[in-house]
Amino acid sequence: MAKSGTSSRVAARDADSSRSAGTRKQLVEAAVETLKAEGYAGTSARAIAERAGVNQGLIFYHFGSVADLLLAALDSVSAQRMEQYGAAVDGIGSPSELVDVAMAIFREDLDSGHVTVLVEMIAGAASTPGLGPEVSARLGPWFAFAEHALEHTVGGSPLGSLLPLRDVAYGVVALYLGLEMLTHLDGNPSRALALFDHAKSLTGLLDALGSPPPQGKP
Amino acid sequence: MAKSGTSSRVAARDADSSRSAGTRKQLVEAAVETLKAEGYAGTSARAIAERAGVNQGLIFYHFGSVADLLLAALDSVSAQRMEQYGAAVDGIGSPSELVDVAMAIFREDLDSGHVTVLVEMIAGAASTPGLGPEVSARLGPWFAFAEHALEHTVGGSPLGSLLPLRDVAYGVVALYLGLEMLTHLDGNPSRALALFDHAKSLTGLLDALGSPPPQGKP
DNA sequence: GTCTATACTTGGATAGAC
DNA sequence: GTCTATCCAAGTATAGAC
Repeated sequence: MAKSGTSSRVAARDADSSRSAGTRKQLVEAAVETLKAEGYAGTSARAIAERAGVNQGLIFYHFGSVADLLLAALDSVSAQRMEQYGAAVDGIGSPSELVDVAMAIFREDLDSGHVTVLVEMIAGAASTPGLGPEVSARLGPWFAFAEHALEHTVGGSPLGSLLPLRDVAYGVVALYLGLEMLTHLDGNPSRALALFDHAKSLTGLLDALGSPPPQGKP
Repeated sequence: MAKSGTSSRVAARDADSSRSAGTRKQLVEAAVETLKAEGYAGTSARAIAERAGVNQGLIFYHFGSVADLLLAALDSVSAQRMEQYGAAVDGIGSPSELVDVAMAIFREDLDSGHVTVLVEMIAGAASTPGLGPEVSARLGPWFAFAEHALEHTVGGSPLGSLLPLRDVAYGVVALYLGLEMLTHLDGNPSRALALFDHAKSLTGLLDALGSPPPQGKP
């Protein structure tokens, strides 16, 4: 099964045949953890390598530069998040359900620290030449997801056709990033979570408008 | 005029008599500029000193550490912004005027880069031990201003008493920071500005509710 | 092909000159 | 009191060992 091995490889340890894959994966995971814990400025080749338990030079062998490893780390968390987000958004019918799901996702992101990675990469891009466009390109899925979720929920209602959902999605992502940043700063999610609660009480009103009113009780 | 000089000082160059004040001011300004241009990770003692045209060691003499200089820089931009914000918010009567003013301020902040400083400090705080609480403490005026502006505008309306304005202010600041971050990343303010336009069209509806209808023209 | 030891650069901080 | 020359740690990157 070894796909055209040089000659004497016996069995692959992983999905990818080479040992390289294991090291790469370790480095990507360590990069994510370091970004979460130390921020962009604290995420040096040495810091990542120490966390991964490998030699620091491997970063340059496998990825060419610290920045390229960081982009691989960003790709990794984006892929993970999108998978979970996609599962969560299915089966949302009403605006207030959307807020529920958004709140649950927000809590999850805070715990996992995955959005911290995104925030640090965006803010850190200012310090590293050429990084900005790369990070920017990787934001596409986040906007697309937000727009998709909005479309799925309020697409049919008058509100949905009044406001360009693409623009609203941009604002939603911005708010999400800002809340993550502030929450992370003061280590206390209560103020951000309170906002979701208020949003829920507002969308409770929208639900009545968007869907045909339940005629059981007057 | 020399207020109690040691003996041979002729005239003070500035408001403060000592030369120290001039150097400090140069360093604070250079720190602001460097944060704007290079981001947190790029704002080293050497980078700041080069921009200020002074020796790098002066940072440690005058401020003790790079982090403390950065906090002084943050204080400086906060003071400037609050002054301008305070002037702008007076004379706002309706919600749509508030959006107008917010949009104008946002444009100004983008051009001047003053909010970039704040964003970089918040994101960078993760990398420097002890910086988080200091930055957090300096966010107070921003929240207070946002709350004040909301209070001033929708405080009397039913919407104002429905939602805790303190929480809403938190969200407004978060959105503002997120928009700044995204706009700075892709160098194009159009998507953020479009949001303000949409907000304006929505507040146009609110105006009718909040204020007694103008009875001049039917 | 994979990894380690080493080279060189930049960064924070201070001892001592003025 | 103000500033500069210098030190050492930490950073990126690569030449060469395995």
